[in-house]
Amino acid sequence: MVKSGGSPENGDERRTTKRDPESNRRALIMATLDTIAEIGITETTVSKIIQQAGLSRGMIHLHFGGKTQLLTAAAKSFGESYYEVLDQQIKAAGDDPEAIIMAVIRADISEALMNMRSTRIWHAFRGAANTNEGIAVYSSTRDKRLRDTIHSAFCQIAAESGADENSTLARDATFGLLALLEGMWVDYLSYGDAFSRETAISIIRRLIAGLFPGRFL
Amino acid sequence: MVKSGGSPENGDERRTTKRDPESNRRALIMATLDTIAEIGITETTVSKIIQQAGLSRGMIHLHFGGKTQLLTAAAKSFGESYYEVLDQQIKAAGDDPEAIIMAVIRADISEALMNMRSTRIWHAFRGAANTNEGIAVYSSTRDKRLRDTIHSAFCQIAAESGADENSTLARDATFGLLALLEGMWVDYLSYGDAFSRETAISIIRRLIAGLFPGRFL
DNA sequence: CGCCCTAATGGACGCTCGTCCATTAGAGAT
DNA sequence: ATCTCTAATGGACGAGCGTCCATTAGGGCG
Repeated sequence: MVKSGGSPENGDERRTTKRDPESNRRALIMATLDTIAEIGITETTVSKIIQQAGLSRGMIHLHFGGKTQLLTAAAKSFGESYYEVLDQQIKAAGDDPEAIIMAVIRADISEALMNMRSTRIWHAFRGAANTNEGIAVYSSTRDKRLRDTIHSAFCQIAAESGADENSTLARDATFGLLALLEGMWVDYLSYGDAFSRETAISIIRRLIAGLFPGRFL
Repeated sequence: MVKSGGSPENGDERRTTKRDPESNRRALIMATLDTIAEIGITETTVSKIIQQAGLSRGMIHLHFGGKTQLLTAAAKSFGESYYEVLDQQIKAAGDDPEAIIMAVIRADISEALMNMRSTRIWHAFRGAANTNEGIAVYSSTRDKRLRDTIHSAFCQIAAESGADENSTLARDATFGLLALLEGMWVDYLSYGDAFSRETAISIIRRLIAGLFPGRFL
């Protein structure tokens, strides 16, 4: 085995030599997600993961205690990555509620979040969530936090529009939008190349627009 | 092992004695689906399936040639069962396009089709479809046929409403509705008891109504 | 009643799974 | 240079996997 860098290093990331538990931990998680995306969670074995990571067999037990805990950690990491991108896009959208909703839609449909790797991993975890308690916790990707963000944005729009029954309108818009986004992920997974992001966004926008006359046009 | 019935039998279902390949085939498929629903596809092994079916080990190889082909047959059977119920409800709806659309929605959200067993199995197959070619063929439950049925109904409604750009309207309604239904299945799987069928139907109806002024009210 | 075809059985097989641990090796402290 | 602590290694292990086949048993027919 050859050392790669070796210099005293410039300052921040000084881990090019060998010993690096943290980096190996991350490498194992990434290898797990890559393997799941490639061959499915059923075929994802310890041997395949360590082969993908280029690390040794005992590493999984050393860093995670076992395969189950590694899968849980991978599910957690996957969920966090999703929210990292989404939160960034929401923040960039500013305060306008309509802009926030559109930012969520565009981000969720974007290549960065909705791609073959992600949709395969997401479906694999969803399927496994019935059995694996640890995965279940982290696999509700679009969870309460996103639901709240969307709901409060719709509440604001509903109030501005001066609707009577604000609560039902905002609630329906929230559930409807989340269901539409979930459905689009399934569509993407099923049809891949034939799936058009622009069409998907325009369909979602059109359906939401139907609830708020004069908005989302 | 004790024979159950034993009488010369009245006529139709005369298979209570012992030898009955067809019934065993079906029993294996049902046991496979039940096992997947109960413990997930990852944990579904030959041993678990034959235990669930109360049959002998060699049966799977005898009737299907192997576990993979059994899973494929189970996926096929699952898809057929879905369509059996759906087609029946569509037929009962008559010729009115709006009634057909509502029948599809109500059927898809009904206990008969959307229940814990079905949603778990469906997600398990979806996750496995990446790897298993055989499953992939049958796992697109809401496939071309349903898409066409819905599309032609929406086309008719759009024409009656005298919309200009009929093609885009019907297309958007079709994709939107299918995405909404997919999304509701995911919602049901995630929230189970807290999921309200009535609310789901009313949300879908409301969103679709937004596309067709004066309809779906 | 015996014949014979085939459904049905369940144990044995080779293999791969996840886990674990005795050992090796890296790097900071002395 | 040596010590020491811990990250890292990879082979060994028993358990459980899916497959297969020699054997048993059911039931229609001559």
